[in-house]
Amino acid sequence: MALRHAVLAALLDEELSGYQLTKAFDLGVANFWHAQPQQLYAELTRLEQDGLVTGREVVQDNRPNKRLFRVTDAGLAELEHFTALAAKPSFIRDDLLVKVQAADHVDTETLIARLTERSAFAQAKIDLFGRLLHTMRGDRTEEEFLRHGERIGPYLTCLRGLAFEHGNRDWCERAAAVLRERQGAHVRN
Amino acid sequence: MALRHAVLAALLDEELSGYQLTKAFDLGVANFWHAQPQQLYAELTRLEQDGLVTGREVVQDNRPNKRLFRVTDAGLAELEHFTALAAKPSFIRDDLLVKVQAADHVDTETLIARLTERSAFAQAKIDLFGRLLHTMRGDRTEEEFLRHGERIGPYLTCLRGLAFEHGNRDWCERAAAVLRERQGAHVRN
DNA sequence: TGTTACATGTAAATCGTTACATGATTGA
DNA sequence: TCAATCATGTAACGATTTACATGTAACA
Repeated sequence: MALRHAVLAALLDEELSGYQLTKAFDLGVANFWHAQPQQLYAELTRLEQDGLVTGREVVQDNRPNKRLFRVTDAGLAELEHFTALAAKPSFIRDDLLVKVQAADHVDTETLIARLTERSAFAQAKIDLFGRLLHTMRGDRTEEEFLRHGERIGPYLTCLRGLAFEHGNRDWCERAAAVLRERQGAHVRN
Repeated sequence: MALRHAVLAALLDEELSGYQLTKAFDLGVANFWHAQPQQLYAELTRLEQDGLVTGREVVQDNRPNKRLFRVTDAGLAELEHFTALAAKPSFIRDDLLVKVQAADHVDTETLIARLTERSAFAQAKIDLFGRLLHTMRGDRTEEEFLRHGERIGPYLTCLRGLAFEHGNRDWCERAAAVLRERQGAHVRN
């Protein structure tokens, strides 16, 4: 049950509503956890029942009212406890890799199309993460920020997300290139 | 429902029993999908019911009898169809990243311990994947193998797994180094 | 004699995705 | 007026994990 800890970790920096959390989980938080809005609303309810977060109603004029949540001391203690446990290894589960595993048995054109799509997706995330990192460190260099910054957790996780997407993009390009070359060679023979 | 396609892809090269599949999903196949033995046995049963694989009983003297499965033509067509669909983006869901996200709020020593554990785990997989790749390409160079090898799908997915674990190891080392340096600076102040 | 590997499952619980549902406001 | 954004859910289904269950044979 790590979704609850992901939510707690995401709420450490600021009070957020369920809706804002879903936005966060679409952007930066997606570097370390991914979840649907429905999961987040449900988890917030449970976390509040368990006293790990507290919500306060914020009345708004123009927009629907919302509830902002922040982590309680009990929530912080729960995170501390969670950190002390051995982390489970993180496994890859990727549709695209399944398709590439079958590369020699399925249509090459189709596979190259999938790789190209994924590569573009990865590039978009690379750009996004680059901007996020820049926002976090301001005009400091990365070294300087990591040495003396006040809040480096989100920066470090974003670095992992960036490296992951670099890995995705580079691998997609390489695999597509290999398939294209083999296709060419086959046609010429 | 991509587990079924992962199983089909894993069975492309050789007839395997459920037990052998669980071993494969512990090793190479874990580069593109991860699953528990219970899932695999259940999925094999469903796949056979749906006619996508066929099993044959192999009577053994010393060991319990086993059933070896291979992909049928219908199974191959299903894989082809699956490949034509847009691949879902693959998201990270990682305990360890949740812990690092909370870095500035939890105990640093503990976090460094988790990062060190993960780094060692990643290194072990790097070694394993290096050996697997070498086995697949034999005495050919990688370039040569990828150009003319007869079965490159598993090689390409293993390359992705290798890059992923390199990313894991390098990031863990970096994050641990950053935390250690900040800890040292704090103690001296 | 005890542990590991071989071999295959069932059942319960938890987690995650997809579909459905509602309603206001802002901006094009 | 139509789409997008804000705001929050319920219900059904599918996927995954964990616990329980069984038995033989090889090896140290």
